[in-house]
Amino acid sequence: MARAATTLDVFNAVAEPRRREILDVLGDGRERAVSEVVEAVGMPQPSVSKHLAVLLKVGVVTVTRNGQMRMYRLNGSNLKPVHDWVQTFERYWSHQLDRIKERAEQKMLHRKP
Amino acid sequence: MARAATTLDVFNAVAEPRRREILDVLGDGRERAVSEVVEAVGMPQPSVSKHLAVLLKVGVVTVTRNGQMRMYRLNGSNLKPVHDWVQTFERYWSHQLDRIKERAEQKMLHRKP
DNA sequence: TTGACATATTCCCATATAGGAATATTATGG
DNA sequence: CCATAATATTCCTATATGGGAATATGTCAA
Repeated sequence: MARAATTLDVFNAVAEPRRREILDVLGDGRERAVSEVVEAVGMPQPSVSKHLAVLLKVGVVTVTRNGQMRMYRLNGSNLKPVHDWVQTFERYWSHQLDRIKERAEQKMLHRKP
Repeated sequence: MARAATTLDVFNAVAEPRRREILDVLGDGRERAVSEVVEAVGMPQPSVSKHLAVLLKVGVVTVTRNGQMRMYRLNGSNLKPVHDWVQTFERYWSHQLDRIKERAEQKMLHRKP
């Protein structure tokens, strides 16, 4: 089988650096016309439209028509699965923060039921 | 151009569900032989070896030889870039947690310098 | 050395891009 | 209705898979 489609889930969608760049532009939560995104990221308009289409399919952005413009807005909550998954490994880089919590987890793991 | 290589960066590497599954198995930080991973995820051995090779290339796991076995261990800190990026959007799903922090950020954004 | 076990690698193939260029679609103003 | 602006879509191509099967490599034990 070939590689999975980028429109399959959020993980694949945000694996593209350009799409993360677009999401960063929309990161403030304000809606933007495609032309504004094009201006911000410096990519060809068709590319931006295609990337936005992918992001739309996985639900990370929403669209609204406004005249001849289409306003895209970040739907950040759909990035939560990525956050939740990677959060599982947080103890590997935040050693100084939550020692207590980690030790509690270790205690649970090593417990004999 | 074609799609970027999965070995290019961590984002691409973890876009594969099977590889995330493998990382989940290694999530407790203990080293495992390939055969143990195979046993845990129920995938063919060659597939596991290939996926581990990808994870190794992007530095998310490390290997140690132990006799005829190769012990793989999670190197979780290399997942931090993913965490850091997605963390940017945290306010979109943790509305109930850090209202104060968010309001402070909004205040900074709307400030006239 | 030989056999058995643990892993990695190679081959082959169907598939899904992502980029560039050109074009189609849709809406607005006059 | 027509020209223009804003977006989306289509075509084409080079490329990188990921899975399955088969095989190679490496290591230990007797």
